Amino acid sequence: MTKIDDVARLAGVSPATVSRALRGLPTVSAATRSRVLAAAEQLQYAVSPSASRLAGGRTGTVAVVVPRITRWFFGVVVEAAEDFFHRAGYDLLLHNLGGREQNRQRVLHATHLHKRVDAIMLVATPLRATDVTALAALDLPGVTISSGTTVPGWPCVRIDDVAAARTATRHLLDLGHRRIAHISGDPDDELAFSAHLDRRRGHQEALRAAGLQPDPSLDVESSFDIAGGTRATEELLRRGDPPTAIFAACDEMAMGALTALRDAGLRVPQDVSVIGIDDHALSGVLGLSTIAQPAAEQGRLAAQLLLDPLCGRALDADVSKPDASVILDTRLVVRDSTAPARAN
Amino acid sequence: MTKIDDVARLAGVSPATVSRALRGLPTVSAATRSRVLAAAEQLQYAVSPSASRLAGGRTGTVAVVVPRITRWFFGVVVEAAEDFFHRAGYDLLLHNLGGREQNRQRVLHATHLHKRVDAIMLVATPLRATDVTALAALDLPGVTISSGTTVPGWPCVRIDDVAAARTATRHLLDLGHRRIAHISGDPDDELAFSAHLDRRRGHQEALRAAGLQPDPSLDVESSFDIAGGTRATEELLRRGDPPTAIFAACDEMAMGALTALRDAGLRVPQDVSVIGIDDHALSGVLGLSTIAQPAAEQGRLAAQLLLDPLCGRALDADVSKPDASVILDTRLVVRDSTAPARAN
DNA sequence: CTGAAAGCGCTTACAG
DNA sequence: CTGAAAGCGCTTACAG
Repeated sequence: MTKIDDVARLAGVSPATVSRALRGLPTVSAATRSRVLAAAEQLQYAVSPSASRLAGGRTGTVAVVVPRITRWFFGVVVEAAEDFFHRAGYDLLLHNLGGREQNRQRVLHATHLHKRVDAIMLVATPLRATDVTALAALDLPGVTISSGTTVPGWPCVRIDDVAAARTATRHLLDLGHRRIAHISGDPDDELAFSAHLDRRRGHQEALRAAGLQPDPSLDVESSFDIAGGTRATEELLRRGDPPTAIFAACDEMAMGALTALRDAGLRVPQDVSVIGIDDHALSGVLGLSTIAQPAAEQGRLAAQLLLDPLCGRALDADVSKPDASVILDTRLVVRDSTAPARAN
Repeated sequence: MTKIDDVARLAGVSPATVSRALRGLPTVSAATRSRVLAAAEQLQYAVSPSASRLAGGRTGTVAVVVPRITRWFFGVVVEAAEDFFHRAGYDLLLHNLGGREQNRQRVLHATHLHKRVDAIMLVATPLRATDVTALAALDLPGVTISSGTTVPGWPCVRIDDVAAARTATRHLLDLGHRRIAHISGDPDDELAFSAHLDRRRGHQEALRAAGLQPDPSLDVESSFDIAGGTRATEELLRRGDPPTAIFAACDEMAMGALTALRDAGLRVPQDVSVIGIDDHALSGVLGLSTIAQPAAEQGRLAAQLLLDPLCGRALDADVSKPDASVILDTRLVVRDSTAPARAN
């Protein structure tokens, strides 16, 4: 394969100058630059990433860690971030935890990401105190999305989960519901992220603000996906005296709830109202009411917060402080799965 | 940061021996190996990937190219492949084309992947003759999933799209339908993959086998996703004399069709039957009849076909020939979206 | 604006 | 089984 010396020879300059010209450094005369570019083109030269990284200390790569790429939110976040990274010339190293705690530990292990990437994006990845220490010791720029625990020096992009949940439950209360169930992720799951707890908190705050006591028998935990929503709802129905409304912690759980209710012969929204959080791509198809959150915007913004400093660009004043959380807006979307409680 | 010489000094051996011991080469005595391992552990040593790659010529990385990570099939394939790669010690470099032809060209450009990865996995990525030449010139192992064009020396994992489509349309015919529409991806889209055409072909074969002529007015092309399914169905209804059944080229398009039909006041399956291909995670929730294809299995198997030779493992006899297509089974799943045609 | 030299931190023949 | 030496292909001060 052709290397930098070949290009240097053909262009009649030193390898150092080829290196500078190809990277667009300003300290190269226009004439020299064009000769180098022509030579590189003619020889089909491509820099060796390994050699460049070893000599330069930059990898041009960002690690992205997500719990499950197959879940709506994470897919959208990764797509938006990937687009931003590639435009900026960065490669994306994907780490999908696949719901396995052991993968989380492997990825976050001090030595794994070291020297392998220039920056880290952690999406909804729970962090213990030791993880935070290890990440800080890596001394790499990073950003978190939807993270409960923050890493010193890393910005965090998120929504206000407590407020989003409050809005969801308040919508059901406004429709006259009083027996409102909540189904959500299993907090004993080591990969459970903070949104679970925040959303439950928002739900309970809304109940209390309406003068209601949260009823433990109306609060069921399961896995944070479609199947989990189905199981949680089945459990709810098994307990007798079913709720007139269900607030699911995410749209995928809400969709599972729809299945369970249908299989139980209950109609939505006539018998039971259902609302989720997300505005999943299929929520419209299903007529699911929800609290919409901007997933792509979170991915794009986090990528920008991560890369702008690396590329020497100035950040917007409001988001320029690392450690600063950027909180994006959510909005209630009412479709056909929520309706007034029947007077009985 | 600690480097290999530090470990060598502490263990009282040469750097070469440290390198061998850490990589588990057999030519190291047990005593030496354990001393090296202990020293490395004590110093928290991690090999520098860039240096190792430059000296050794291996990157330990696989490039995965998908059209859109947010679509069900690609998310599942990537998750399954990622799991296999990481277990084998390989990193995954993700390239999401995001529906942009320009991204496809950038990724496939001869120099882009060169020296950056040890192997390539192309998922449903259309290849022109020049691309195939460029990929072959890279001289890297590769594998394709759901690809119409094959790369010499690369195995391909797929389903029989023609047969899958035939089964879908035959199911509708068996229910007594005669006016069966087909909605599918836009073949003019430069990122359209071969499955579009194969599925249309299977559909038309089934019609002809039943003595019917494919009716162009019942064949609408749009984007290969939910929104495309909606638009295609709206167009279909606009043409008047609506079909009694719709075969969508994928479940996401079928879901879009469900929305359009509902918005038009048509009931599924009483007025119109709908079937897709995939068995998307939400098809069960929607009661969508479909032809199920094993997405995770395709990702896992392709990853294995790619890595086994690299890891020096022997392959199963039946799949050991590169260039060989491995064709996985599909199966008809009847739910609530298909019903007998009304006698009128 | 450009070049000569050193160095990035490993692995690989080669020799023993 | 182990070591000394060379080399992987760049980039970075440094000097001019």
